[in-house]
Amino acid sequence: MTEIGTFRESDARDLAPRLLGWTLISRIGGEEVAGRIVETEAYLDASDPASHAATRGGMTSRNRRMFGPGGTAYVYFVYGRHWCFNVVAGPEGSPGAVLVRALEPLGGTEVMLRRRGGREPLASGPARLCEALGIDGAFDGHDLSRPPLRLECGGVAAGEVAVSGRIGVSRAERLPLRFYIRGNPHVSTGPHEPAASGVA
DNA sequence: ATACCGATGGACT
DNA sequence: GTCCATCGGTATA
Repeated sequence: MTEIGTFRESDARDLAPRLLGWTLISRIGGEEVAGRIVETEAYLDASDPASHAATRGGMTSRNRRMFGPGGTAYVYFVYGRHWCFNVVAGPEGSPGAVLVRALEPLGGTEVMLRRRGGREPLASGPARLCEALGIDGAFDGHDLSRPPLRLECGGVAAGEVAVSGRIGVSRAERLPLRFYIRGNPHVSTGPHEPAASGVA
């Protein structure tokens, strides 16, 4: 349960809440930066209309890493300017990934602040955390058990996990596939979510 | 070939 | 609260 290898045995729906409390450590560019995962979202297979796996052609050049083995990265580019980072779930061949939406900074905050152009928050929001950690398309498919970008196991008490609908999607937005640490101030607040306090 | 649009964030009223 | 930059991937012709 705490080994990264078990990511191959869980689908994205199961993995998303379990990733809360894990640490993501980046040594990209030679500078170590780390954060605790406080918010995730699950994106499932072709039956999930909000998932990149739900494309007519099945596996495509963009989404192919979603079909890779659990424990690797799926990194994609959106809105012409932002990168988003996912942890792939499930065995090779079955698509699914967990979008990491927010980190609680644990170390290297000066590096994060510099990469963020002096703007806060440092790592609350999927594109902000990629900028703070130096993650870009070069890490699409990267094995997250090894440097320069790796996961270290962690977790939170079951009672601290809150659930809601996913943010920023226009389809299947009500499915309870967003997970966050209740009350954590580094959880990103969505467009229409007042604050990270309630349950879904 | 080409039109459409997004798993966002920052600037602005 | 609203607006929109910016561009690769996907869908369509």
